[in-house]
Amino acid sequence: MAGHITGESPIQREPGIANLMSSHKQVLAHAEAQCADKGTKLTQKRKTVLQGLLQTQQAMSAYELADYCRDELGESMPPMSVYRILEFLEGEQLVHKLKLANRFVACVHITCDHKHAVPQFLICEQCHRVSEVSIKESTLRALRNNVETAGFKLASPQIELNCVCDTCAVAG
Amino acid sequence: MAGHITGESPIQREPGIANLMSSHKQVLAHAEAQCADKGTKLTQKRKTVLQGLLQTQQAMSAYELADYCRDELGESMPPMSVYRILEFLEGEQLVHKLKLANRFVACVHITCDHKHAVPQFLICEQCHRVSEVSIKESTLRALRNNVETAGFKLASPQIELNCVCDTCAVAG
DNA sequence: TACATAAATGATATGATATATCATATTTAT
DNA sequence: ATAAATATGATATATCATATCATTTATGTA
Ligand SMILES: [Zn+2]
Ligand SMILES: [Zn+2]
Ligand SMILES: [Zn+2]
Ligand SMILES: [Zn+2]
Repeated sequence: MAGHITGESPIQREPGIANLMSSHKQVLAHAEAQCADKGTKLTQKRKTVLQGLLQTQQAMSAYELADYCRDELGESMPPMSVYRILEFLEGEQLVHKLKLANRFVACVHITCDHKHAVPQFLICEQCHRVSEVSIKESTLRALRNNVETAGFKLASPQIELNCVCDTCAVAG
Repeated sequence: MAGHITGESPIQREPGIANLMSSHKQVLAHAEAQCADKGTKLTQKRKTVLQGLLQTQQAMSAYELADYCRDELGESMPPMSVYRILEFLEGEQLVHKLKLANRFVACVHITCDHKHAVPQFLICEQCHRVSEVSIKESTLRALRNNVETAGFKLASPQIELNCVCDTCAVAG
């Protein structure tokens, strides 16, 4: 197998690649500082994995990320290490796991100061582009109501929605 | 391995087991008639798989269902057949696939006449009990708004929420 | 520095969910 | 009776994930 990334979900590179790169540097620096504050360490490997997610701008599987880090970022990266590292990054809220897609994305709020709100993820079924938005309080409350009426409690208020992004909608 | 069903998610049997069985018969009959109307066939195997989902009252993986059909319903059932049959049953809206849990449930509306509404699934992380409820139009509209503002379109308005059921909440 | 300890990473095995493909059996139509 | 379509069986393989033990690297203390 040539790689885990198929023709159907190409890794997108936006035009202003140089700008993106430097913006990623800032995000990584912020993430590193954030870890230092908490007494954890954003090691080289961890930084590379996060960088992979930032650069691809897509929801990536652990195996896809392993390939990407090796092939594009020149850092040997066994899949099992990627899983461990993603677990760490999730704990630091630098990365989110999308259960609907069995994939991972970089948090869009890394450089923000505000507390992380309840995230809502819009996942393009076709290209795995992801938009991380915040649920309106009123909407969340309505959902919570539904849930408790049915005799359940929300375990994780993270909501993930199967979508098609506008680009893919136009193309397909 | 002894089976796919672990101690943590035992198959629940409610007290009025005889009543449930007869009610399942009715559901199966209704499902069969519904298929006949559409020119499809609810074969013996398909009926058995659906029966398994009705009896266990839980979200089941294809492999768990294969075991259950063989061990409890006396119908040899290779996992690959289960996948095919589940795909058929999904198409008939007799079964829903929960992507969040990688499991399948029987639709609760099989005996209803009304058109199937947008389903919302509350999934107990601990015991896999599932409640299929309907989203309020206003809530759905609010979500849709969020989605389209972000440049996405809802591909499937099915919403699945990670929950804990009251029984497990009390126990745990 | 030298050593002990803890943290991070590497490597291997295995489990769990899912798809693809071809063979066989059953049903339906002619 | 035969052909075609449908349903099922069987095998291989892809994909996502966890468990475990070995090795390396970083950190703290004598
Ligand atoms: Zn985030
Ligand atoms: Zn897309
Ligand atoms: Zn339903
Ligand atoms: Zn429960």
